[in-house]
Amino acid sequence: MPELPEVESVLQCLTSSNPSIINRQVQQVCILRNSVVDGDQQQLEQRLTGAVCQDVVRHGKYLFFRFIQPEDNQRVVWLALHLRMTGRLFLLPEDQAVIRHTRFYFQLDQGLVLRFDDPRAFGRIWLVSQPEQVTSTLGPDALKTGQQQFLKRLSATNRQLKPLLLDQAFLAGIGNIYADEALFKAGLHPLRKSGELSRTEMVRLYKAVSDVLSTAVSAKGANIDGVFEAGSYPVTVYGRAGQPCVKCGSEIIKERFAQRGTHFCPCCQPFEGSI
DNA sequence: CACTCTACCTGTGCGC
DNA sequence: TGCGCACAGGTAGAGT
Repeated sequence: MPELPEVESVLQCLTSSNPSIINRQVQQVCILRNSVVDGDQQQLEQRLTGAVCQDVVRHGKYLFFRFIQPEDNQRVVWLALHLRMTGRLFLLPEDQAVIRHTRFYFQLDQGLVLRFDDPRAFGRIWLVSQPEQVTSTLGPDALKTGQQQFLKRLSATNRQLKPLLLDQAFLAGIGNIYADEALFKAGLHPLRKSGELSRTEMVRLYKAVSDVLSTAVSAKGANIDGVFEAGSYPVTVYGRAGQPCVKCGSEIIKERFAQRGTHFCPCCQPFEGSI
């Protein structure tokens, strides 16, 4: 499931590789499944046709494409995108515009297409006037949060750690995989309460979140049996129920906490936390 | 406020 | 072989 590192990888692919989406002009917008557009589809098609992509930014798991419309007095419009669970985005030669699960594609100049594939069809695009329209409801980006800010936000609540890490209003970008990975790395049980952590444990959680995410970004995402082919970040607990813990050899447990499959080591992440 | 449940989707993998 | 079904999960929104 695309989380912050996977979305960052998509951003780098679109903007830093050759070819790049920067300065490409949209010649045609093709929506193959109407539900992929949130809001007015006609307006989206109208505003983006002829528009030139100037920049792409990321906040948490969201991507924002900055377009200007040369035919309309350089008017700026932002396209917001969320990949949700199975969405994937590619910049490709135009002869690869559509495959089985393509939900939309943009015909671009220079013989390119921007193609969005999404088997489960949860992913969405919509227009915003500013990214802040979306990001104002989110917490700070998980990779751009300093220790002091993290500790301040953490100690302002008293919530179970697993649902807290998944809450995009607390910290933007962490999903089920990296929540489990970070809690394992920090040696904290998923149901420990944020308000009951010692300062040492809070610092450990901050370092674990930062380390897991930045390492995964360098690896271009997680490497999970058959789910992604792109990334090479080696998971330690996620999807490893029944297998030995990489630290102590105990059996990794999977339980359902807060309606999410949660993987942890009962030995390295005891509920009665150590100080 | 903290937490739970459901809807949205469809491919996968299991048991029978 | 094939059928039915639980399951996976990010987010929004309603409910406890």
